[in-house]
Amino acid sequence: MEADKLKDEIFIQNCPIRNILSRISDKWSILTIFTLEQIPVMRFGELQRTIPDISQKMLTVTLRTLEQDGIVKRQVYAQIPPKVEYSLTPRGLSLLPHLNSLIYWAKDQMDSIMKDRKRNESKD
Amino acid sequence: MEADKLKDEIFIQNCPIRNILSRISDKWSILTIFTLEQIPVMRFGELQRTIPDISQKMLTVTLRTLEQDGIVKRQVYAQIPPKVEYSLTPRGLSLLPHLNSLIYWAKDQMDSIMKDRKRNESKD
DNA sequence: CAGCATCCGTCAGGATACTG
DNA sequence: CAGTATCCTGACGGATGCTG
Repeated sequence: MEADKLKDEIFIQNCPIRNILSRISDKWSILTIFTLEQIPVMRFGELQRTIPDISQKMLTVTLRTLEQDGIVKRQVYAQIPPKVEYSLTPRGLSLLPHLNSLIYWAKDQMDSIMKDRKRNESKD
Repeated sequence: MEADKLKDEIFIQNCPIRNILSRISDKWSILTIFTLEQIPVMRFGELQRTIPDISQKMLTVTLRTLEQDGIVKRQVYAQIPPKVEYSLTPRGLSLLPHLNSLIYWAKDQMDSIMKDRKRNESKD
């Protein structure tokens, strides 16, 4: 097991693992990746309409970040009006199972977590 | 497959799944959980020393949040000076494999992601 | 030792307006 | 259509001081 090595790395300030995690575990990133899993190729406006409460700015920022990290592919068609299509890259696809296992864990635990929260509220 | 149902749920505003994800995928939460995996029982000061750049305030807030969600257990010993021990609950332990698979994915992709970022920088 | 309370700076991120 | 640019506000989170 290389857990000890990982242990060393992850506690470094500006640790690249933490950096990457923070970018994919971001609120909008998860939702964007999840959306592109459901509909593999989407245009900008389509994404914005599908993710109800995302602002245009945050969708742009999120897509740019995911593109920089090679998780999302941006396909531009040189035409008027412009057409840009987004999809997951192979790396993005390889991320899906891990992200999904986390999402399904959250879904499974959801009800009992909510109960625990309420219990703690009334405890005070 | 219940993917369609999940699809509906996750796009709701204030979706509980998203809420839970945002709390566990938080920068300090991941690090705290990961630390408690390495050393299963730790005192407050011990945690603070192990996670190098966490402030006292953020460690407190993070531990309280994780406690509310039943991921971390807080054991108080009624003595002077105070002694408080933190550990993962069964739910916290059940979260570990999913979190770890994400961490290891990030570790595997780290090098090539960093290269992709630099490539995009020079592209502009 | 293990916090809580307070103050305060920074910046994520929303709203709005404009463009190729 | 798919953005960019600008302004602005509130929340995150650090620093400091105090307490059981």
